[in-house]
Amino acid sequence: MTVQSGKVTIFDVAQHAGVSIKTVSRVINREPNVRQTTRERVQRAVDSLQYRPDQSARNLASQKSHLIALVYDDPAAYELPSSGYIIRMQQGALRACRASMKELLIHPCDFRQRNVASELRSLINDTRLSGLVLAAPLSNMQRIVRAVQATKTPFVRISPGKVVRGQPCVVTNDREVSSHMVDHLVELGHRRIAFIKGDPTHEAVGHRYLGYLDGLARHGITPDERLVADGNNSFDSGQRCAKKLLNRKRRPTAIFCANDDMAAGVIRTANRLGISVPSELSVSGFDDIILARQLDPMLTTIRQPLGRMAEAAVSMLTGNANGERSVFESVPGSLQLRESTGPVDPR
Amino acid sequence: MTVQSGKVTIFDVAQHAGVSIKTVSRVINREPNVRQTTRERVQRAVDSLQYRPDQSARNLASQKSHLIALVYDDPAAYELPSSGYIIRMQQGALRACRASMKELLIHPCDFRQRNVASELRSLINDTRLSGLVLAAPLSNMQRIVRAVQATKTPFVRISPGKVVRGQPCVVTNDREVSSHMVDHLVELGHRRIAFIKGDPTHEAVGHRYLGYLDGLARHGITPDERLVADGNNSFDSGQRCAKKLLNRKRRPTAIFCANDDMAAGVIRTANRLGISVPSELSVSGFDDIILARQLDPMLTTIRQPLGRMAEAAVSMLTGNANGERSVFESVPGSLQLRESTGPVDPR
DNA sequence: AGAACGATTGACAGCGCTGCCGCATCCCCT
DNA sequence: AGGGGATGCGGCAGCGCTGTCAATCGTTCT
Repeated sequence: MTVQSGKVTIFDVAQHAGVSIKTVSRVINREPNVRQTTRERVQRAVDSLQYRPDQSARNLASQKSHLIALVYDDPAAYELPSSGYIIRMQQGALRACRASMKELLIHPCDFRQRNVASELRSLINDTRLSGLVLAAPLSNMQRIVRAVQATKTPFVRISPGKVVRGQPCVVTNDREVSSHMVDHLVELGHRRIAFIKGDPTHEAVGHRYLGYLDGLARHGITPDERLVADGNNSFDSGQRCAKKLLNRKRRPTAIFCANDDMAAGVIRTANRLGISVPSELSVSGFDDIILARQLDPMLTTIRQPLGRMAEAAVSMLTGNANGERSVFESVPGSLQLRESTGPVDPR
Repeated sequence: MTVQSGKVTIFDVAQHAGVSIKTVSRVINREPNVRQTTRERVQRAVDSLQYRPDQSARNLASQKSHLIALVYDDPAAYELPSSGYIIRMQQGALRACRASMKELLIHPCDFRQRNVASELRSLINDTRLSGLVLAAPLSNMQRIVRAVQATKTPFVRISPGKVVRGQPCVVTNDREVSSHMVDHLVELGHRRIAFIKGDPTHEAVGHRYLGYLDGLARHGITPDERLVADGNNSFDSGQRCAKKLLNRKRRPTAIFCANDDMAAGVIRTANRLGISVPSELSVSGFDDIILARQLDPMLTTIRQPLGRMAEAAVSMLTGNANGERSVFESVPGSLQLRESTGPVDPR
């Protein structure tokens, strides 16, 4: 363990390595045109002195910050249960920030407010962000995306509804993996599989519906629009849609929900109606929020790789070790088979 | 709306106000020894130019950052459902930071790791924090508190187990409000009221047990240690304790849990045992996590003012408008009466 | 061999702000 | 009236780093 007395400056490193402070700066910033041997020598000095560049000084001198902002819609503002969603993204973003010596600024905001766009504008102005990650559903809102774009600040969208050229983004394979959920249900013997759609403004969620259709098609099942209900991502809407679907004379044997909150609402409603899950009704969700494992029965769902998506998003902003930046990443989701889906009721 | 062209520096403000740049600096930093009239004149210039001091420059010149770190145990690391807890604290902390022109650095960490202390040490060294907020349960861990204290960085603990002189902290009235929950239960006719204790390392949670005893005493009920179970804050431990308590011949008519997760476990277990809540068993929790409103029945619980606690903590670090810093704040919690408690079974 | 050119490195002037010090003033007391 | 100590303000030298530009070195080309 090295003694950590006083601050080590770039000057100390330069002396130790026998080069100018500018050269050290070049190495730190991975600039080109430094001889390999020099680079290594400097790196050794950095390591042995445990040198950590002073962010404030870098920011001041370079006239830009090393801050990455993670902007997300704030569920606590109106009490949605998706805080796990945010935590996971924060974690991923934090991982990537540490890897590239950036700092993470979290910026929750309420997308229903009219002035979100100007709020972001001043965030960018005040802090001279070096990059911004826009999480869904904000990443789908034209007004907001355009406001950010107008500032020329590099940004990456997470789960944008539409992939647009020149707008870097990271997505998950919502559609494909949703169709796999249908596969799973069909394997259990289900044919009358209902679907509860999510909030139409959250376009990525729309892909899940398409995946549902894909899955049905793959198994030669004709879609029945009476088995499709319109939710809005909330627990309450899950309850509402479940009532509607379950009160039909020929009710579905399985309900696939576009997100877990709605699936929770469905399970609650089924319980209240005395319909047993999964023996009489299979229910599945999407997201794998923490609640999913706390439901009784535990929810079969699809895990979104939120952490890795956020991590990828930040990396796209900072560039990888070679300074390359991709403009599109797709991180696959995965089925989490649990208790809420089961073989179709033999009755 | 003023045009936001280019950056406004302290120099511009000084010119506009007809004073030296140093005087502007004094006003910005709320330093004393500036005539009131001068202060106002400068303030007007600041406002009209929409001047925002450059944080990096301030940090560099003053050799300290304007960063406040919020350090919390990271539930996502091992999948606890308390992410709502964190989100609310983040929000509160963010509010206070904005009010005092600070920036918030979030730092999740896993308290079970041996090296948390050194992790915090390097966090402090690397970023030159101006202050640190330590959330429970980290705020209760001697090893960690001492490590932070050794760095001389100002810090505030949230919900520390013990209040220690010279260690600023913010608490909620756990004990008092817990006794009110007992009042509520007694009013509903309960006398055999059980209690499930929380994790012993989380000392604030211990106060809830004392409050439970206070409440019993107030109503002349003799505590029965067979009605007290030892949980560890987890959902599973709630299930375990519930089984134990409910399998007694004279089972309790109400169970008060030291946190919501355990209460959720109790409700789940009651459901499985065919015991109806609240008609046969009242259940109450503590925290008011988001899950509380999603349980069926919705959980009667106590809402911890986490947001306001975190806000208070940050304010204690930054000082209020007059530069005063308190060293102790108590923010009251409040009963949330919902569906899981009801009149005692007349049977 | 000499010119031309890219690769590599260093010198130096700030980035926008604060800390320290010095110079006026002003007030109160003897 | 004069000394001593607040009070109010400005000047100046950096904080630790990066951008710019110029200097040096090594190679390739004619």
